[in-house]
Amino acid sequence: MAGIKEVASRAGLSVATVSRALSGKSNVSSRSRRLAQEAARELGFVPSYHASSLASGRNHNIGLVVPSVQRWYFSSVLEGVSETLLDAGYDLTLYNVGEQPEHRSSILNDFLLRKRLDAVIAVALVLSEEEIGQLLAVHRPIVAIGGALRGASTIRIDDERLAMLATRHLIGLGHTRIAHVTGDAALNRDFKLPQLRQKGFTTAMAAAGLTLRQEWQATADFTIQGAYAAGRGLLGTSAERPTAVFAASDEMAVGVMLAARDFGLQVPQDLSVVGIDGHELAETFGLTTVSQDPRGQGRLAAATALALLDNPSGNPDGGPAADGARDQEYPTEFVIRNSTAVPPDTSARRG
Amino acid sequence: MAGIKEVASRAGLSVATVSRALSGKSNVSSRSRRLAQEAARELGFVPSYHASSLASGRNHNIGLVVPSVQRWYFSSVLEGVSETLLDAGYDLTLYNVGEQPEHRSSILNDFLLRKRLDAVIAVALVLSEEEIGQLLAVHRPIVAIGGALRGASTIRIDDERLAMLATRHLIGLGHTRIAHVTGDAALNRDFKLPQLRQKGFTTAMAAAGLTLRQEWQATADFTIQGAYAAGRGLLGTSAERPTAVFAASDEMAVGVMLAARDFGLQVPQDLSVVGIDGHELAETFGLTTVSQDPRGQGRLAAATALALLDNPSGNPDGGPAADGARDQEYPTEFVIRNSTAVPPDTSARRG
DNA sequence: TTAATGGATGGAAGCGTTTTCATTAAACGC
DNA sequence: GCGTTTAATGAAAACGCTTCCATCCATTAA
Repeated sequence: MAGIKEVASRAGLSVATVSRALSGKSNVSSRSRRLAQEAARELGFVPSYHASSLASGRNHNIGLVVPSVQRWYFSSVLEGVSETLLDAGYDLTLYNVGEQPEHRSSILNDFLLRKRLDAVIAVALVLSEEEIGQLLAVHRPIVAIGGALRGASTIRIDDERLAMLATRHLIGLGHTRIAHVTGDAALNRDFKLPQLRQKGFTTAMAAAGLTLRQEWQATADFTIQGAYAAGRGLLGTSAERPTAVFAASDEMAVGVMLAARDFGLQVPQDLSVVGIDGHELAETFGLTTVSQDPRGQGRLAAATALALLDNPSGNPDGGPAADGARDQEYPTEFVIRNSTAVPPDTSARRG
Repeated sequence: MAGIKEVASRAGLSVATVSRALSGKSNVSSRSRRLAQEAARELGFVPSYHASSLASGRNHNIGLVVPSVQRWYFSSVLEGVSETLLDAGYDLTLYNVGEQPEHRSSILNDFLLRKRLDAVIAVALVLSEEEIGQLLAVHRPIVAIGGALRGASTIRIDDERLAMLATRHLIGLGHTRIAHVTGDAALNRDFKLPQLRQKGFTTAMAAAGLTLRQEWQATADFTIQGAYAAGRGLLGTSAERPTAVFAASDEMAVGVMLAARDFGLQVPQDLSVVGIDGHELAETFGLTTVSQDPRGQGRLAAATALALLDNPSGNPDGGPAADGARDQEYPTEFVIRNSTAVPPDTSARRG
């Protein structure tokens, strides 16, 4: 319950000096600083952040907007952001948009505008121009991860290119009958990521002169269980089977691998599977994948936001952008494990 | 940028009346209310929550402390809490304790004390008496989920009883060689849940006069991949194999099922597997489990916290506890699917 | 008609900090 | 030794709301 006044009187100093001493400002004698700190400790003084924020305009609070908190990518980003903010002494206010559209609009219209946030980190948020306008209207740094946002600093991976990479890997091994598991309609409404990866797939296939078969384009909800069902549909057919599957996420790739086992298909002998993500499961199941590091992306996003706060102009040391918005591509790594191999019967069919 | 003053002058009202009008208080004529709302809308006025909180003492902000954000249980709880708070117009400040002990202590010592939170929801937090003291020192409602906390309202499931239930189910089917996969040392340090479930298992085994074999007590980190490795150790042995496995979580149960497949063991013909949780994967893989609903628990926890704010005494309508701390057991459901069956060769061995 | 009641209103006093500004004391250069 | 920086300090003014309190006016009761 002790306020800064009590601390001041106990330390025999003025309120102003105590405030300066405790917040590490200059122009305080070491003796006063010690006195203030001792008194504060003895009284168990913790500054009221409301009063502090009101007076100083700094909130020590950053907002994170995520579409979901269950999916691996998002919870990993969240973890990275949380870690960095905790270290910096910042609070993290979480807005989980979820499925309900009214949550979405109330977050954008009310919550984000309440001047409680120093900055906003938006993960994979697809916004209309109007919504972007609302967001920018708060005049706070905005950092976007996994999807560019006009006017915001962006941290991203090149989903399309990575999808091409993964697909080319299969093509390079000699596969021609390649299936793709992408996000389903519900997901694609809100994220462009599945479409980007699908586009990369399509482009790579076209470049290799391979035909896309409609029946080999499956959709699922980016979960193991969803892709397992999709995989059963894809592989359980009596018609011709694909010899390789490119799944738009590692979890979905694992789902496909599990479905394959159900039909007695060996991976990679009978079926090659490749994913994208770098999920922990990928290592366990020997999945070839393009590994990204969402936790690291989260850390970088938080660090970027913090840097923008220190330096609102956004030009720390002669960086490229003058308006504070910069675009960073986060490094990824193609990890070849043993879920991909040359197609079965290559010699018999081709030789 | 508009403040309440601008709104007041535009509406031709006093600041006081505008404040009352916009926050839905009584003693405002409908005309003044309309005038205030119109002016506010026209100016795009959003109240500063710092000023508001400072003046009123209400923060509209609830803190959630979780040990991790990656595990299914925690992210599900988080989702439920977030949902309910969003509907109530409350902000959610997330503290992800994670692995680092210094984060743990800074959360308890600094973050939670900054008077920014109206209430705290703690998930599966094991605290020392001293730490509990610190928490209670904030004099805010505290709600605990998944682990009791002295002095806090608690929402929990009876992990020990549920584990007994699951084990008894296997015993009832005729199994005698039952293995258990529990949490590993690192996890058990911070959570008592694995131990509780293990204890339920042990008790049920003892009650049935069955011996516990040390080599059939495996540990993993509550992930699919961890339990997969543990399962390979458990089942890949040349020594006698268990005929049933009780895994302390559904994800671990799935890991064990996957390991079983590697050795050509059919579930449930060769091996019965039972879990606890009600994870989405359980349905896909036909896993018998005790289903809890962490999302619902999260919703309930948030609702409980909000109720305590409206009624600090904690006696909404003659409830049991007088000090505001009540203990609610959340309902669970035993779901029998097809991962459990009578042990193999029962007739041959026993008949 | 007068007194009493009660709803609507505005002025102003907080809420607990930070920060500006003026002041004082000390250190410095010449 | 004197004027001039410079560091340290405290008084007081924000910060932008909420809410207490006093006031006013329109009712209703007596």
